[in-house]
Order: sequence, then C-alpha cells, then structure tokens
Amino acid sequence: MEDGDHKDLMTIRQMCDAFDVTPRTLRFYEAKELLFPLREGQKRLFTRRDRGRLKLILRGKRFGFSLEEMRQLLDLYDRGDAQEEQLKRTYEVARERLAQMERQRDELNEAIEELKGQLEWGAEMIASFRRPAAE
Amino acid sequence: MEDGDHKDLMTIRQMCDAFDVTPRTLRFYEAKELLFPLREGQKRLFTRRDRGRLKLILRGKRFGFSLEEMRQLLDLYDRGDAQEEQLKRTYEVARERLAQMERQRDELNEAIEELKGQLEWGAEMIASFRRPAAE
DNA sequence: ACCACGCTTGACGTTAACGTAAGGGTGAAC
DNA sequence: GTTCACCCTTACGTTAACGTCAAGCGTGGT
Repeated sequence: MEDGDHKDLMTIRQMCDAFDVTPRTLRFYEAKELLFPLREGQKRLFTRRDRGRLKLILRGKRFGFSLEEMRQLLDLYDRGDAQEEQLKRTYEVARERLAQMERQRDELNEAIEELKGQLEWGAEMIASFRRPAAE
Repeated sequence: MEDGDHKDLMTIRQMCDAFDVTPRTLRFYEAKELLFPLREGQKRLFTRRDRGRLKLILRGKRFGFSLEEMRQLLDLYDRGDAQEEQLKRTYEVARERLAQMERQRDELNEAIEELKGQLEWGAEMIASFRRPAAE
C-alpha cells in the first residue's frame, strides 16, 4: 500500500479487463470527450464516474446509438441539473431511436420473408436437378 | 428514330430513372465488375442483362448483402452452367445470410425491449417531476 | 546498470459505397 | 457559333470507430 490513495480509481488495463475493450478504445473515447480520466503523472486513472459513463456508452452501442449521440445524451444527463426539460429531451431522443429500431426490425423482417421465398424457389431448382427432365 | 438500333439498350440516365440510382452508382458498379455495359463511342449502353443484374444487386442490398457478396453470387449465377453444385453454393450462401439476418433481428428485438424498459424508467422520472416531493 | 513492461502520444491505415469537383468531349438546338 | 444538355474519366473526399505501428518515458526488479 505504498501508492497513495486509489479509492475507486482504475488503470487503463483494469478498465479494459473489466469492460472488455482495448486501450485504444478508452483513449479514443477520452479524445471524443466521452470519458474524463484523471492523471497521475501521465497515466490515466479512471474514476467511478468514468465507469458509469462507459457502461452507458456500451449499452448505447448495443442500442445502435453512435458515439456522438451518446456524448450528447451523457452531456445532458451530466449537467446535474437533470431538470425536467433535459430529461424530456433525452427521453425524446431515445424514443426516436426506438422508433428507428422498430422500423429497421420491420424492414429486416420483410427482407427475411422475401429471402425465404427466394430460398424456396432455389430449393425447387435444386430438387429439379435430382429428377432431370422428369415431368 | 435516326439512331441505329437501340433494341433493349438504355443510356445511363434512363437506367438511373428506372432504378432510382445515380450515374456514379452505375459507373461504380461497372468498375467493381457488377455490370458490363456496352459502349457506343464512349457512352455506356446498358443491356437487358445489366438490368437483370442490377435488379438482383439492389434486391441483394435490401437483404444486406455487400456488393462483393453480390458479385460472387452473380458470377456463379452467371456461369450459365447453373450446375447443381453452383446453385447449391448460392443457396448455402443465401441461407447463411438468412441466419445472420435472423440473429440480427433477434438482437435488435432484445435491444428494443431493453430500451423500452429504460424508457419506462425515464417516464417515471419525468412524472416524478410533476408531483415534486409529494410522497 | 540495465532490462522488461506498461503506459504514453502521434499519426497514418482500414472499410464500404459512393459523393463531388475538375476538366473535357459531342451533338443538337437556337 | 455558341449555348445547352449529357456524357466521359480521374481522382480526392467522406464517415465511424477504432487498428496498428513507431518511438519514447518511467520504474520495479535483478
């Protein structure tokens, strides 16, 4: 315990192991102002807040949010003055995103159905090879 | 009708209007060897075959196939020797793609459900602002 | 003294599918 | 004869989210 205090601070590697991301990713997120690690000399030390944000970022990615969108949302979320207006905007953005995702899912389903149709056709073609010219 | 024969040949603009794509797109597809328009002087003239291929390409895009994947599929389809083997390979590729799409759809659905949950939470938060400190 | 390790910054590379601008030709219409 | 309206080629630009070096600093251990 000869290092000063670490209370809740994590090195870049600990973060990588904890969240399954590369160092490059964390540095990239810092450059994009999504994370704000402290410095001990030149080394980054990630705070509990950073971990919270990163968790939200990664979740957002699963939702299909871009990093830029996440930055904006976090900035709102972050103003501390989680005033009704801010919260409502965040809510609206999320709802729009949800609508997008549902549209995307529906399109995907259409494409799936269409492709299934094609596959049946292909299967028939293949089958017709098995009984050549046998009508 | 003073131009020679056009039987089934279309200029780039006619193609663009017919398929709702830009000239750049058609030239790009030619460069990628997805289309093979004839030339009259320097001008491109798209054949019926090109139209058939383009139709398949655009459909493939809706399915989420990359241009490279479509090129490979078209090349197989194209060998004329639509032998069983070739057809089966095309079929397999399409089936794999279908599986991918279904996985993608399922993930999307998960994300949608999760996001819906978050939204409910957000809605409660917003509601709590409307009745401040009124427990 | 010296090595290995981990961390740092900086900067170019990657991928897909085109967009966009620059520079130039051709034929028809006015 | 010149202005349109299209067509062409060449080639650099775009976007996202990092990957991949390269080169250097600091330090704990032998």
